[in-house]
Amino acid sequence: MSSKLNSIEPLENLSLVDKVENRLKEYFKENNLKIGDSIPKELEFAEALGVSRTVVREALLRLRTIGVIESKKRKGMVLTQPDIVQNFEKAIEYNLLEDQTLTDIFELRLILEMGMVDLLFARKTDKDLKELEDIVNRMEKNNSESTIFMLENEVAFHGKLYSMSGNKTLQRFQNLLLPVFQYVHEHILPEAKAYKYSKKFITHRELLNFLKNDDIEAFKNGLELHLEPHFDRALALNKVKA
Amino acid sequence: MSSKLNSIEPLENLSLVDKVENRLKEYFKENNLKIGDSIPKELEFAEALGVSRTVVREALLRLRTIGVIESKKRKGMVLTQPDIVQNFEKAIEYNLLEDQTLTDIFELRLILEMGMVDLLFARKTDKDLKELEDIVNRMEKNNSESTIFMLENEVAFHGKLYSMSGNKTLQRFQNLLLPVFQYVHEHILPEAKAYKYSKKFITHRELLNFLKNDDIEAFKNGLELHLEPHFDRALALNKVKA
DNA sequence: GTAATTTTATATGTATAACATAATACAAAA
DNA sequence: TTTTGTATTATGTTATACATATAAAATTAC
Repeated sequence: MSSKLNSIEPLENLSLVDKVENRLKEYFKENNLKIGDSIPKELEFAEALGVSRTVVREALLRLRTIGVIESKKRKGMVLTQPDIVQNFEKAIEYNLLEDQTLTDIFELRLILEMGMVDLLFARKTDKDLKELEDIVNRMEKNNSESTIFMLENEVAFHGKLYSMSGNKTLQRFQNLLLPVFQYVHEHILPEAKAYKYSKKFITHRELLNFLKNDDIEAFKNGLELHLEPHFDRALALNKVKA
Repeated sequence: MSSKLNSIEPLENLSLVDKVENRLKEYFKENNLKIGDSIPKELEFAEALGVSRTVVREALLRLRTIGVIESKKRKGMVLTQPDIVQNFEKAIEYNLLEDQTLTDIFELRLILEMGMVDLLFARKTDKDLKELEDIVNRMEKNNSESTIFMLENEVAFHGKLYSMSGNKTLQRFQNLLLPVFQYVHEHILPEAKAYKYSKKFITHRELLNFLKNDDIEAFKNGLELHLEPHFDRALALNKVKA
């Protein structure tokens, strides 16, 4: 390669659809459009931008895919609140994530659970505690039942914790992460047969009691012990790779 | 409304593109396609499915938008690893999220930071600590400088914590959440002038020392105090609404 | 015979035109 | 007034043609 090519940059290689998409984004900003506002029709955009309807349509289709607009026949297109979690979900659905990303998500769920405790304690209500107690009661009753029931209750317990945190986005996020968590648990991480707890296994009942007694420190420590085998497996994988 | 309409259900109202998209998803599953595999061309799908190329193209465009496939002229389309965080990002870019979702995201960042501590301590290296120390030194030096520098260093410090956790997805996720966090901090949450710490303000230097001394309990408590004003504001908003 | 170059074939990208479909508004009928 | 029919309209779908980039084959240069 000849010299003196430092100052030269590759000219942008955007498709027409790319350009139109950017232009649309600008348009939204310039006009300060909000949720519920409707936008010009495909043909009007096409004319104004001097491109074919096809291109405008493809650009708009992208926006529809990420949930920024919705279209209805005869009515036209309307700005909508994008569902950030849904996009996440769609990408995951296709089973194309690398193992590293999957284990990252596995850890992410553990992180969320450990991190939400402060919100949980700030927002829990008596009603919540009552419902959580019902779940724990069921769990103890079904103790000797099939593992399917156990898993179901496990999910119910931890899911309830998330819902108690009062953060809808967190809750949806964790719902999404859950299947990935299960998958990684069963297929990717090294087997954890007869895990030996470093101190003592903390039961769901005990966690519940910490919540009822408003003992946040005990709860945090208890949750950490409760999740210890998961953390341990995630970190073990880390060592194998190193 | 007349009676006896209980047992009747609305028949599915999927567009052709919807159907084709579902069919494509099946196709990927059936053939157990993996990242890097190429798929038939638009016209072949169109013929096989008995629809126009346009419809197939729109369905494929959706997949491209969520990052499941990539297309190249002459070569065709190839399955790719979708970037789950990028989709998140795109949705956020359009500034169409409701206040509730934004504050949820604000909290989410606090949750992540509190929750990642275990990973942080499990994976931190001496090199990391050295780099973090450099950041803290700079912060103390620039203490009286403009708030812009302060913010920059603040971001650098906490960003470094995330990178030390060794979870790339978490890291990218937090990078994405950061601007939202800033925005909510400045525009949505009630003002926190001269916040009064319940106990004692924990400096970045102190957090660093806890890390160096491998004192996880002190770090957790310290971080909680360090983030206290943020938590407080998030929860204050909660009370206003109630 | 290998490397550099040109040509060719091809799948996606874009344009145009026409018709189908569903939702809305409005008129007509009951 | 309520229901039913009808016209309108913006998106949904089809068909066809051409543009463009590029991988692969063919050619030339050495």
